[in-house]
Parts: sequence; structure tokens; C-alpha cells
Amino acid sequence: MAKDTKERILDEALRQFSQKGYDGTNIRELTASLGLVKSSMYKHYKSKEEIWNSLLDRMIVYYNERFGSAENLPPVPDTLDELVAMTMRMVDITVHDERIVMTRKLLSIEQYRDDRARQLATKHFLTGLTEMFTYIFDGMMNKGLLRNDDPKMLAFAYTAPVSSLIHLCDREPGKAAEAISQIKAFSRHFIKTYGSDRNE
Amino acid sequence: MAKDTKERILDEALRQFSQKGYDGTNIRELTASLGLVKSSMYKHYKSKEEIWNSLLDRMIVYYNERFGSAENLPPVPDTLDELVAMTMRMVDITVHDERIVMTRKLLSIEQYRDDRARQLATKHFLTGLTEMFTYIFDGMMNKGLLRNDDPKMLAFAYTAPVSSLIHLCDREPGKAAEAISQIKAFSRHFIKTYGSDRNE
DNA sequence: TATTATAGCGAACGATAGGTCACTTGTCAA
DNA sequence: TTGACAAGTGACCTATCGTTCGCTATAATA
Repeated sequence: MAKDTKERILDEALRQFSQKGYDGTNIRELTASLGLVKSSMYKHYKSKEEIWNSLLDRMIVYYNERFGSAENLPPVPDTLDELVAMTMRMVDITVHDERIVMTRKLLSIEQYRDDRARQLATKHFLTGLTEMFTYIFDGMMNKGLLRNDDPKMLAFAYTAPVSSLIHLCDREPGKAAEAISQIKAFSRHFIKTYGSDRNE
Repeated sequence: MAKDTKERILDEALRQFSQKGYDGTNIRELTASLGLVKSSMYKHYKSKEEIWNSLLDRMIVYYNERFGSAENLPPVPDTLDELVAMTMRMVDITVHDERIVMTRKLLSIEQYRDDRARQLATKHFLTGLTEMFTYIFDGMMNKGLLRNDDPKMLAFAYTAPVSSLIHLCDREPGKAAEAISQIKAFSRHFIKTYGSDRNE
């Protein structure tokens, strides 16, 4: 039971931190959302800051489990259309998985206050995706699906616009549907531009 | 003199809000940085929240003065190299102008807490740049510099990666030089990809 | 010169924050 | 059955927050 509450505190902290920021969140409200009084929290964490650090620890573990190992890399698509489809599957997950959305919001909010948040933000928002698609595009070039080019540059040119629209979804959920269809349009435009000639 | 202090309070508020967020900033420190005691602030603003709102007001005015009117649009480049050069000039300004940097940081931090900050964030980070380069690319297509394509799509494909590297500069100033050279590499890659054939 | 508004000051206010502590309850092992 | 420990409670502490108020000094106005 103890561990359960400890995890639930982290879950609720992620929720409230991602809405109101670390400074804007107070322990009384946080614990009240879990049906506890604030002093109970100190049975599990010795301070508010320890919640924050544990939350970052968990985020790092979660990220590494999900994207850290080479085995978790997605399969290299066999067609250009499959690249679009795979992209849209990934976007759907990342935009609708509440925990992932809250994580992005939290990193946006706290990236200038906490050094580990800063590093995680760069990984989540930029380098992580670029590395993944560098691998994918390299594979697709070897398969003759994409014209020969710098796979890293292409990965960056592909993921950065997608990422910026994902941020838009986070910021303005009402525009999510439109943003997602923009991502699809962009992805199709991308394969039209960079797709190998023999596939046209 | 009154108006001077009133402006200086906004300047310092921008500085501290952009580092520590609205909730993380307290009036005592803010006014102390100006050589005042906290109670003096209330001669100029009736509350902390009024500082926040006035700051947003000023940001909106500033943005509209700078990017709002069609007259302020940059001239359409006459060569592809000139597009790269113009981009780098704009990047240099936006990355090194302290006020602009602080404004971006502030919007990143507060975009999920305040509705006007949310709207401004979308404008600053996405739609503003896209609109500007839609105009530029449309002009360049008419001049035969860029191959015929959807100028809006190209503008998005161009500005989003640049924008993501500008965010990187904000987040990790130590990597700014590298990020800026990446922008240049990306810009060159872009004109190689989309430049009209007759210019190669 | 007399008056008045302005800008700054220092003391104090109530509210709320994070955190501590003695105490109770329930569970499980010895 | 008993003892120990984990988990939760409520009262309380101190610090700090935003804010108010009465006072003073200055400078412009009448």
C-alpha cells in the first residue's frame, strides 16, 4: 500500500506541476486530491523538492525504457506511405497519452528553472526524435526509398515541424485535430520532396 | 520620473518572470533590484497581477509594432544566398536581443497558466514566422527563385526547424554557436532542395 | 509662499506556504 | 498476545507572501 501511495503522489504531482508549475503547486491541494492531508505526504517524501526530484527520476527511467535501447527502435518502413502511417501512429500516441502530454508541458514550464528539466527538454523536444529518424531515414535510403542525402539533416527537417505541431496540440487542444491533419499534409509533402525517384 | 519607474518595473518583471516564472517571483526581490522597497511598487501598480497584465499588454504592442503591419515585412530576397543571409541576420537578432529572448522564455513558462500568454506563444513560436515566410516564399516563387510549390507548406517546413533551434539557444546558451551554424546548414540544405533548377 | 500631488519608505497585516511532531490506527511477525 | 513498524491525522511552527497604511521628502502649481 505504501508504495502505491508513493506512486500516486508522483502521478498527482505530474498532473498539478504540469498545470500550475512547481511553485504554483502546494502540498495541501496535491494531497487533498488523493484524499490525504498534507502531513501524510511527509511519510513518503521528506520535502516538496524530493517529490520533484523523484518525478524527474521516474521520467528519465520511463524515457530510457521507451526510447533508450536500440531494440525499441521502430522498424524501418518499406514504403513511403508506411512512413506517413508510422508517423501518424506515433503522433496519435504522443498527443493522446495523457502522461506524455503532461510530461511535455512540465518540461516546457520548468526547463529554465531546473537543470535536469532543461536537459530532458532538449532530449524530448529535439535530439531524441532526430536520432530516431536519423536511423529510420538512413535505413530508408539503404532500401532506396529516399533519395541519397544527409539522413541527420533530413531527420531534423522532418521531426522539427512535426514537433512544433505537437506543441501546438499541447497548447491549444481545441486545434489538435487541425494540427494533426497538418502533420499528415506535411509528412506527405516530405515524401513527395525526398522520396526516391524510382518510387514515383 | 514616475513613468520611468513604471517602465523599469516592467523591465525587471520581464527579467525575473522569464527566469523564475510568475509564481516564483516575489515583489521584494523585484523592487530591490531597482533599489526600491516592495511597498513602493504599489504606487505604480495596484497588484502583482497588474504588473503581469501590463507586461503582456506591452508585449502585444511591441509585437504588433514590429511584425504587425505589412510595411514591416522584410524585402523578398533576390537570390537564394540572400535568403540564407537574411535568415541568419534575423536569427542573430532574435537570439542575441535580450528582451526578445526573455519574452520567449516567459511565454514558454507561462503558456499553460495564462490564456493571453498561450495565444502569444502560438503567434511567436508558430504562426507569426510561418505567415512572414509564406509571403517571402510566394515572392521568391514569383521571381523564379524557388520551385513552384505551396508557399505556406514551405514556410512551415522552413521556419519550424529554425524555430526549434532558436529554442535550443534559449534553453542552452552554451550551445548557441553550434545551433546557429546548424541553422545555416539547414538553410543551405533547404535552398538546395527547393531552389529553382535554373538557379543551380 | 502656501498648497498639493507624487514617489518612496518602514512597520505591520492576514493569509498561506512548507515542514514538524506527538498521537492513533492497522498489520504482521515473533 | 504482544511488540514493532508503516501510514495517516490534526495541531502547530516559522517564514514568507502580497498587500495596506501612515508618514516624509520633494517638486511642481497656484
